Amino acid sequence: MNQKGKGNALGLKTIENSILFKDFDKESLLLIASQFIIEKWPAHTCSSCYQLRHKFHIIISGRLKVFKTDKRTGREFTLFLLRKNDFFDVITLIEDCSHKLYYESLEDVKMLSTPILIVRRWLIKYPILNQRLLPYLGKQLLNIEEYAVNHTLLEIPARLASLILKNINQESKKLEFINDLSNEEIANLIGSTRAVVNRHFQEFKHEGILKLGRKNMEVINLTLLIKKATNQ
Amino acid sequence: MNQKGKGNALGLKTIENSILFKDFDKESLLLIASQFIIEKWPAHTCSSCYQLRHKFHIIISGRLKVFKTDKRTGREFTLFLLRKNDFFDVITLIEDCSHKLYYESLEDVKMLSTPILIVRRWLIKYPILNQRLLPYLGKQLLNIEEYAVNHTLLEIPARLASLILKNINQESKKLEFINDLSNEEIANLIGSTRAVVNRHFQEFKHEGILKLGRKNMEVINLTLLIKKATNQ
DNA sequence: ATATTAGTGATACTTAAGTAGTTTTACTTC
DNA sequence: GAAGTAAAACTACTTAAGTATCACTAATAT
Repeated sequence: MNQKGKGNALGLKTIENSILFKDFDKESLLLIASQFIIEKWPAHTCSSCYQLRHKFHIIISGRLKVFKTDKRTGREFTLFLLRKNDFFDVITLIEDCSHKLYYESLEDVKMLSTPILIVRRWLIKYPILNQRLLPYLGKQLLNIEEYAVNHTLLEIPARLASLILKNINQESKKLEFINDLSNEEIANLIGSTRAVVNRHFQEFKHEGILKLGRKNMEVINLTLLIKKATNQ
Repeated sequence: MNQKGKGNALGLKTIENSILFKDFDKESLLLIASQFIIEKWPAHTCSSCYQLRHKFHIIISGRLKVFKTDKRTGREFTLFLLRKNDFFDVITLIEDCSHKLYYESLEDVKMLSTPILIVRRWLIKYPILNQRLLPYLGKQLLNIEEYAVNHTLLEIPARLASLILKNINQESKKLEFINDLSNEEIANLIGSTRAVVNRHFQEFKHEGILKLGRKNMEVINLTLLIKKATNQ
């Protein structure tokens, strides 16, 4: 699962592009990159936060689901879908807290990893890192906040429509990033169940809003979709 | 509503005790305190984020509700209940984002306030402030995250029980901070409605878990309450 | 070519939450 | 002490979400 040495070119490129280390001088970048190793998770690798507690990761490629589960009902709830250039877990970096999360790769995922302790040392050595972390954490906060609000004030069709809208590429107007997920994974993203999500997808289809395929979705009528998201 | 000058002793004390400025040297503390003015909000003062966009506040006393509303249904959703030493809004401090929130004082609230621009300058002048903000933001993230997860995986009785448990003083074992809220405000805290909350409160009462009064609650059976919170 | 599996589509049923409305209680004010 | 008011308690009803189950189909493996 782990790899060292030859991945350094890729590692350096990722470090350079990370919002954390952007604009660092070449020397520091090389030093930082040398402390990371490349980790490869095959599709559907699952890991708990306990196993990862002492490690910090930056994703190079592939999607990583961050989720919680309810043992009693077996239901799953996806908090974040991490992608290229995202890092985790920031919370454990800041303080030792119990953050009972699970991680699962949706496809083959490549990432950089280094011990948390090393990153903590960098936070002292390079104070600007604290400043760089703030907007990232702020965005996460807004994301979760939006989720909580939607969940409280909107019904499933509106939440479903909002999720789709959020993943439409501004230029191409095409749905991406979540368009190839199963109904089950979509349900986890909005905090519902597969059957319910499918029920509303059928409705969307009959209303001419979506075109549905196997692990594939396309938006046909954007105007109607926006109406759905805002309850007409 | 605003006051200057004579509040400086109180202001300085608040600044000293804030996790932001703790351990700053006397001179800096005085300088910082001098930039704040004391603001008093009578009970039930309501304010939108637009009015407060350019100001940063530290609460001295009283509770302040931070909430969102759904114009369509009129339902309200409380994100945070701020108290002494809390500050707001941190997000607008970090970046200019649309954070459509409302604020309402539950009782008379006293707070310090200063323009956001001044705090932004401090963030540059005192880099340690960035480091101090991180754990605060992290805690907020965990709070909202817990809310979102509870909302997805738990039913109302369990959410209600969790809310109560969270506000039991570890030493005195007494319910505090939310014990004097109306059913309506409790409902806003767990993302439900007054009638539903009351229904479950009656159940709790009949099961001997709670003693209910007018704007007053007491926990009678803690063991049963914990069972409720975890679905037996 | 056949078996297996994962994902989707569809039906019927249960239930908790939301909604509306009324009654009762307790506190406040005059 | 009476009147007025706001919170709480209660009742009846509606509905969306969850659950269970089965049938169907495309993709993959044997």
